[in-house]
Amino acid sequence: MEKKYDPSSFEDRLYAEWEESGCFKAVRDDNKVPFTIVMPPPNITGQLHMGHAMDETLQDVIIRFKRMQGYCALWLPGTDHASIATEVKIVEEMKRENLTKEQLGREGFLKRAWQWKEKYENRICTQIKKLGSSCDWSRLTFTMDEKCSRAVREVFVNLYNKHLIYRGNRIINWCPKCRTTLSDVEVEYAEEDGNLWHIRYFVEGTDEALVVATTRPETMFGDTGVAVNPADPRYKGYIGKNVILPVSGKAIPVVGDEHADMEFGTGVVKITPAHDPNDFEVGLRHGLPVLRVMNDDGTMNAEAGKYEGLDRYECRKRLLKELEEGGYLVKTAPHRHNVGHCYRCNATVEPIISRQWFVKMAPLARPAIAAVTDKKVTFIPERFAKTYYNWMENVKDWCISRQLWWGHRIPVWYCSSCGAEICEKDDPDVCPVCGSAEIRQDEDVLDTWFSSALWPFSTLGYPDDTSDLEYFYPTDVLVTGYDIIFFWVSRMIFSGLEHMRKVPFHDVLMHGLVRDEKGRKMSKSLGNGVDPLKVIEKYGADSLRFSLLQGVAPGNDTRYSDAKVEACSNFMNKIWNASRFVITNAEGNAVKPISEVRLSAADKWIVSRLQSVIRDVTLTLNKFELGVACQILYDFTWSDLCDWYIELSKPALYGGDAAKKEAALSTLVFVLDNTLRLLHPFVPFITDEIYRSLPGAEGTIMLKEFPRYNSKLAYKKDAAAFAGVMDVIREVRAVKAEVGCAPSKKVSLYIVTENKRLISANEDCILKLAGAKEIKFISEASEAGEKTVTKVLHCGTVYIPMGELVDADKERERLQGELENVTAEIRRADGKLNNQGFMSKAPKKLVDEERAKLEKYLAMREKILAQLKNL
RNA sequence: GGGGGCAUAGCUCAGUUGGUCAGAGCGCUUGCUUGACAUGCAAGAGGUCACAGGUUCAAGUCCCGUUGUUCCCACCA
Repeated sequence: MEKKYDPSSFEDRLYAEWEESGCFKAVRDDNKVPFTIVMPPPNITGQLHMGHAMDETLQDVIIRFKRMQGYCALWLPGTDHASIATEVKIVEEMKRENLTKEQLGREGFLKRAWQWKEKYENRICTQIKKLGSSCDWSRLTFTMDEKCSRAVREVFVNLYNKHLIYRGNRIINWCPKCRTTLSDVEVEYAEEDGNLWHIRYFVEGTDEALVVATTRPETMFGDTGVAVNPADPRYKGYIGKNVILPVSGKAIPVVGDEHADMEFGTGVVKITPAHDPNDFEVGLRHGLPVLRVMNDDGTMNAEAGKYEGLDRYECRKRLLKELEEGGYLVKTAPHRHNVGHCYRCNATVEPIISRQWFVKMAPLARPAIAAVTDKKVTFIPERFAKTYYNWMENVKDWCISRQLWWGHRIPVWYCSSCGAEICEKDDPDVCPVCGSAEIRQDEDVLDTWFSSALWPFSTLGYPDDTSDLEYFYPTDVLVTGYDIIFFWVSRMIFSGLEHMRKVPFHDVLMHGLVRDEKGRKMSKSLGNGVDPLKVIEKYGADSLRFSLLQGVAPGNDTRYSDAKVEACSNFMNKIWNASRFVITNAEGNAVKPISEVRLSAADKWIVSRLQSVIRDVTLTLNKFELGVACQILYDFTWSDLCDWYIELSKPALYGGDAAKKEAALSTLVFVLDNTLRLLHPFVPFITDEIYRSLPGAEGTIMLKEFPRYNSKLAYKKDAAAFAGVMDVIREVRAVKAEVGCAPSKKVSLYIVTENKRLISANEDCILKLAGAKEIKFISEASEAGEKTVTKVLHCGTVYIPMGELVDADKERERLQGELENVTAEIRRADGKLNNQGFMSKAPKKLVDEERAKLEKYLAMREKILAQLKNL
């Protein structure tokens, strides 16, 4: 082993080795139980960020754990074409070259997009590899691959035939900048300061006027009515009359509709059916015409008269001026309201009437809700099920058509001869109704999430009945961020149920966002993003992984900080050096299995501790509590193994007793081996690198068995007894530090104990670790002489002659303090034992424990009191 | 308007069936070239677990309320 821990010297080499030797490949094996994770496919828009790093790390820990446990573990990787996001990026790139989509044409643009895909998919995959992800690269899938496209086609046609996909005129969210529709979830709302403009609409043929309040005055050209509440005494009389639209001079009717809120604004609301979802409904109820006044790019159309061609905001500005000059503008009230923005380009979204494709959600949502109530799908943590229900129960039809080029083109053709709409699994050449060759395909593509929704089964071969699909589906756990429940998780659930008749996964492990040091979201605009690759370069992938896992609870956000990575890097260094200690000591020695050596008390203690750790880590990992598992391993490795056991093993290693040395070496190697295996899912590189130097090790650790709890190695009694020895060591150290005795100064220990065997069997350890030169067993305090400091412990009383360092007053004070502590414990235990409720209702085990404690403390009090008397 | 989350040591956070749970990392104090590691070792200081009630023999841990903070959903023109 190299003396210094240098992750950059082995991480890439190990990954290449793993990949080349096929360690990541999952092939159906009917002698094994499958365990499947499909990777949430990163977008090919850019590069890995910390959120990805966390997502991949969580999945890798789980899949490595399961693989070591003997499952046929498949982690299926892939990337997402990310229709709108990618198209936006490519258009931006083209803009820098003074190119437009129109100039390239659809085919030219797609060619360019595929080039983009090659470049960025490679980049993303390289980055995922850097993290150590053990996914099966032979199965790498792209959402626009042939197989995914077939799945999309199959699903679309099936839903179409079941009338669950339909085309209709509805108010949709329109992004004027991307020039496409957006689904409801793709709109992000943000509070903005705006105005509520009050505008006077004169009643036809009179001098009277109704005053409407609006936040979007430019849409008034599309007003086809004005609504008042039928119960509103102020306006009841106007229902049925007409008002005259200012500027255009058009007469529109006043209708009575509950939609008009008497409390809000003036109580009169203009009705613009083509540009507002509520108005659309009102329009339907009253038979009002639907009049679009805006073009796809956010400019006004001919309906706006002289404002035609102006951008919506420029039109607003000029129109308001005209209204003011014409005396129509009554007032301008500041108004804070929520405005929808495009989740990709952040432009203000316009609700616009448009003919689009929709998925009918109600029939799909019902079984999807049931799957979660029936626990066929479990959210971790559970609370996210609520979020899911809330959305699913109120879900609206899903607008799936996008006016983009990059994506799955809608598989519908229109016949221009007979007007037929053709939707079939194979591309038609002629119209199946009239035989005309004059057919053309729908220009639009599908929402990118349409193909993502099929991911758990499209990647495994759907629509064919593949062996993989039969074996690996349903997948086991989906690991993803809570921000994506609506976009993706819920859609996979209803899609899996609809097309596979089975849930896509059993568990959904949610994680939070990785925020910056100050708790802010990492974002481009803030420039506070941290590049995982830079961190890996500096500290290694293992340190980054561990830092993303440690102290993280499922579903909770976490903060990234260099300091945390550094702390984890220190831990890696610790693992490295401890291993180096074990391996160099083992060199040249034939290390026997621990079953063939005679273990010392210390040996049994660490083996016992290891068993608890194996049990707890397995338990927590099975519950997906990776953060807790990390902490258990961290504490065990650093405190128990390094700070305690390695130090305890030194007297045996260097003491000259061959049998003891043999036992200690066996124990060290055994415990290190197990610890490395336990740690491997979390920190795969360092553990494998060290493992290769371990005596008797062969091949890679990633294919070795995950440690199993062995009750024969639990040594519960031995371990409990040894805790008494550790107690002596700890307390002697504390006393020495307290009285200012130099650590290098060896003290004598006079001990009164009924457990001489325990102490003398571990004499060498006590001497070395406590910094003592001798232990003498005595029967009375007086034998220790004067000027001693006393420590009353569970397993005996230790007297330490300290000569001039001892101050009688201080010693009395110290003992008095200890007496108080012990007395408090006695009071507590006594109180419990005298509590009828506790005695009758608490488990017997607890009562017994409390009783034993009380006895111990009572004995200790006696000894302290006696000592105080002696002073 | 509806629904969540969070509130624990100076800072960042764990603490999942109520009973050694009052913890970790970083920071701080004191002392150490202790035959793997100063990326270290040892010993310490530091919290009435937001506030007020309730359930229970027993509550950071369950219930109710309050305050602060934060997120999601819906949305009034």
